[in-house]
Amino acid sequence: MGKNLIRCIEGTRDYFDLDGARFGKAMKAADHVFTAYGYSQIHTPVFEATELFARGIGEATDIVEKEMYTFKPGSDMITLRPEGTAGVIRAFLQHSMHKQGGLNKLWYSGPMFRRERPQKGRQRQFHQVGVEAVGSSDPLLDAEVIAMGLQFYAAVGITGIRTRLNSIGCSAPECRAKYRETLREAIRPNLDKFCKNCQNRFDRNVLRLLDCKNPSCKELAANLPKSHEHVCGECADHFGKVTEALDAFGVDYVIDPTLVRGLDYYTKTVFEYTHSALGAQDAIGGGGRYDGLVEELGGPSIPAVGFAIGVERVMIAMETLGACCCTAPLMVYGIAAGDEEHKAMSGLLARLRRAGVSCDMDFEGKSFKAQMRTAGRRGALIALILGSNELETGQITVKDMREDGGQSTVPLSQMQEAIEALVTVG
RNA sequence: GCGGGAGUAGCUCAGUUGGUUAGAGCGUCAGAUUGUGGCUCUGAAGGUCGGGGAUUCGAGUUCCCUCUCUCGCCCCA
Repeated sequence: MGKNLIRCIEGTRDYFDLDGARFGKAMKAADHVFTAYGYSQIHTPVFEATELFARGIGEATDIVEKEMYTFKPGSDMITLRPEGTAGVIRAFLQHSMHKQGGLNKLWYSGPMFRRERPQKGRQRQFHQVGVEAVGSSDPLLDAEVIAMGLQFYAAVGITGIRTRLNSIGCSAPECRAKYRETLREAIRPNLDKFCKNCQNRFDRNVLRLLDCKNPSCKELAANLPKSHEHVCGECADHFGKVTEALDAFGVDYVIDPTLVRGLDYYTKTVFEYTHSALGAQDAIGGGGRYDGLVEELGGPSIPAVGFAIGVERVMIAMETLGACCCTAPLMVYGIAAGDEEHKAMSGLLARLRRAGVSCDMDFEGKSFKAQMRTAGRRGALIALILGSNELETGQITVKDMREDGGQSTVPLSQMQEAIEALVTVG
């Protein structure tokens, strides 16, 4: 450590052992759950034209203003994706997916990059699994997406997720724009009572005053007009249908008028999943409807809903809940008494592996005893012992490594049966 | 970008008011009868005390700088 070793970049991490297993479990759960809802997988590039994010996420957002990794290797401006939705929609349009059929359900996973100060649950390279359902404005779809996210958390063993829900309206003049005005009017008399930050945001982005974490601002915000009660008739109707569907699904949620979210593209439904294990950043996933994004990126007007889940935050919750998985156990460890046996053993293991039995052996020239010890430490269910006795008579010793297991020496032709007998019984 | 805390063996940490060859537990490796693990015992390896500079006869210990980690602010996953 004292040497001039090269370390990973600030805010990035290596995952191995239990972390590797947790990460893998999250990926498997995503595949399993999202597939069950009819989503297919999409992988888009990690970098895209800078303009895509500027237009998609919004020029005035923190992400675009100060958190993007942007490069100019040649004449093009490219940036490492800070979120997944923009890239998916870009791909959707580039391949004219909307012309091939109605609703497209896509899910993705992969690294995202944001140049923020690292802290608990926040890194500069982090991972998300996310879904985008493009091509329907059905409120039932919003509800399905929300329920699916909860099913994902359940699949990785996370309990205690809190779902917050709100509607922030649409781009119609009598909807969000009008709500903004009523909000400003309600705030104006008391503006000096809000924190500095909020006063600055009053003109630029009033909605942000709603989710300020400053306690006194929070108190003031509680009495302000609520967005889901001031959106236009269509949005109000949509929101009502979403909550109705969630109730029918038996989904537990809270309507939170202060839920705003930081990306510009959201319309109507917004939601966030939070968990108490996470510390200051308690959002473990979030999403909403974005009916204007496809058009904003140069396509036709196509509605969509989606969410993104932070894999690292999922891993933190898994760890604190003890929902972690153990690494898969090794079934067989091969122990060889000498050079000839060592060679023969590698052939035997190759056969077993083709039959789907996980096995390993020593490659460091360890003593017989040390090989036994390794077999025990590795948690192998069975030790296969091959010494000169066995080699001469064409046999193999199969030893049950569990507490009071025995061992038996059988002809090589019966090795597999002997192993299977122990594994299936156990 | 701005604050608080921390950096001593692979891991978790001790290290007294600055004083000889920097310690423990766990882990690793090797032994304890010839080919049998887990328990026990014995031994070994492994640290320019994050890096650089300053003060001092002498610094893991004091001071400054820097890097990184960590927790917050901001914002988000």
